[in-house]
Amino acid sequence: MSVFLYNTMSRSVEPFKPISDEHVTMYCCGPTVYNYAHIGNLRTYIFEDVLKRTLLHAGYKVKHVMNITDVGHLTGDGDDGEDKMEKSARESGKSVWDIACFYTEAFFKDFDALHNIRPDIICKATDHISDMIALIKRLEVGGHTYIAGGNVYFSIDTFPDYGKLARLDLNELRSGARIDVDDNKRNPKDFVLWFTNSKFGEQAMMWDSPWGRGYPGWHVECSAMSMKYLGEHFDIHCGGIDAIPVHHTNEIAQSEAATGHTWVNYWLHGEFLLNDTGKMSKSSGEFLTLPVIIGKGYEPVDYRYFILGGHYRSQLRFSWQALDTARTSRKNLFDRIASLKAETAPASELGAVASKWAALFDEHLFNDLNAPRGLADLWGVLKDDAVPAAEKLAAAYGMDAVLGFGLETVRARKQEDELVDDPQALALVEQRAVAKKARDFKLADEIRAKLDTLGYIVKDTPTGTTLVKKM
RNA sequence: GGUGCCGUACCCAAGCGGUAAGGGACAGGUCUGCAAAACCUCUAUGCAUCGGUUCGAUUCCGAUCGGCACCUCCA
Repeated sequence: MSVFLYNTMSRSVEPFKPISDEHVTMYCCGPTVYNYAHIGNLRTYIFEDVLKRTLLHAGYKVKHVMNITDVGHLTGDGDDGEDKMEKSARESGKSVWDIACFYTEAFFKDFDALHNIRPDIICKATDHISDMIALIKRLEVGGHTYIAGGNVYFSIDTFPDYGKLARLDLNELRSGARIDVDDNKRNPKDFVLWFTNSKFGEQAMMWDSPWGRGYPGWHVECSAMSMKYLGEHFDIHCGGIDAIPVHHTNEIAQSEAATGHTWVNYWLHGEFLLNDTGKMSKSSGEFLTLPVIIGKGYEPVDYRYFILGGHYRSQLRFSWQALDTARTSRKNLFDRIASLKAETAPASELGAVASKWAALFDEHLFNDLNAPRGLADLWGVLKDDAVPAAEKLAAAYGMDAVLGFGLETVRARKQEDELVDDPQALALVEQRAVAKKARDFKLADEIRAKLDTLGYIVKDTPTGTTLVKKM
């Protein structure tokens, strides 16, 4: 069965066909490590992870590359913005290198906690300056650059297809009111490839180059690194939807101007996570990070479940109520898995009915990553009486390879009880059993209340009383 | 000014031409001294409004109303 993906370039769902039979080549824009990632940023990485897992599930080998932007990402367009890394360093009194290191570590802590599979190659911009310089030289030889005010610019007028991804109408843009006027630029949409001077003074990060000592522009890093690791023509490039009009548009211009041919076949973009006021950002509203959510008693997978409940190409509005719902659902899901595990081992093969569910799941995920449908299929097989327990478990594990909840690591239910080894609590359970037998329900209820304050929930089942630790 | 998206039950959210997935919540049931837990069952003749196309529209087209994002650093 083939995989279908929505390609931003064509604005339509297309059958996915990789360039090489060997493996799928995929590049994802990574974080700029000047601050913590908020949960909206994290949504995009979950989407990319589901994409990667779906391709793996479909039988492809995937070569996944992600960058770490630790230099060159400005706070503003043109050559008048301050470097985000430098700004953060100045404000915190640390070195830019320390800042990058600290936030990179924090980023991957979140990344891993959400069960995202790590990219095969993680590349830092500062380790690839020579590759960027080589690319800029190539553009220079091709006549796509000019120097003004000490900086090297890319001239978009030398690239006729400029703006094709975003379907920009350059005439409209030129007359628009929101374009900064920059006297150095021949065209307002031209952008810097290499900076040698900044009005914010000396940068800590500077390298020698044919154009003088300086540092690279933001867009050039992704072009240089992706081509280094994936070749000059690769399959998939993803990122957030906001990257379409500027970052990815400029990447395409540089890359295709340099090579003279198509650079990427499929462009996939994740939609935004919104909050009450609109777009989630670092400057407005509560700055929500994964640690904040964990601090309020949620598991990282609760957030993953919440995200998978919506389609990656739809805006999703975050609310605590929605996260509560996701957490309850996820707990219920894990409870079912725990019960099944206590009962049986996963089947080695699926019967006809379970196979039908598995096929349905594949069909939905292979159709532009319909994770909400996939989730419904997971519930479907778990609730289908026609499917034996062992097959339910096996089918659930199969689907989880894509959904990534980590169902195989869920503890079997019976082991829950064994966790309680508090002698005081166990003694109280004994006392309550005696009281119940004597029909002294008042005492029994008092003991139950006491256990509650100790942090245990009493469950009376047909086979006896058990204790469960409160979550 | 330009570009794109969305309005589906109490909430979240799929479906996008053939008669409404799933989850949560609520309610009922089994069990139980009661409760919790668990399990089962149930919840939209209707998908913002009004027109149009069609044998047939939530799905296509047009208009209207109401949200949102992007064109500026942003995932």
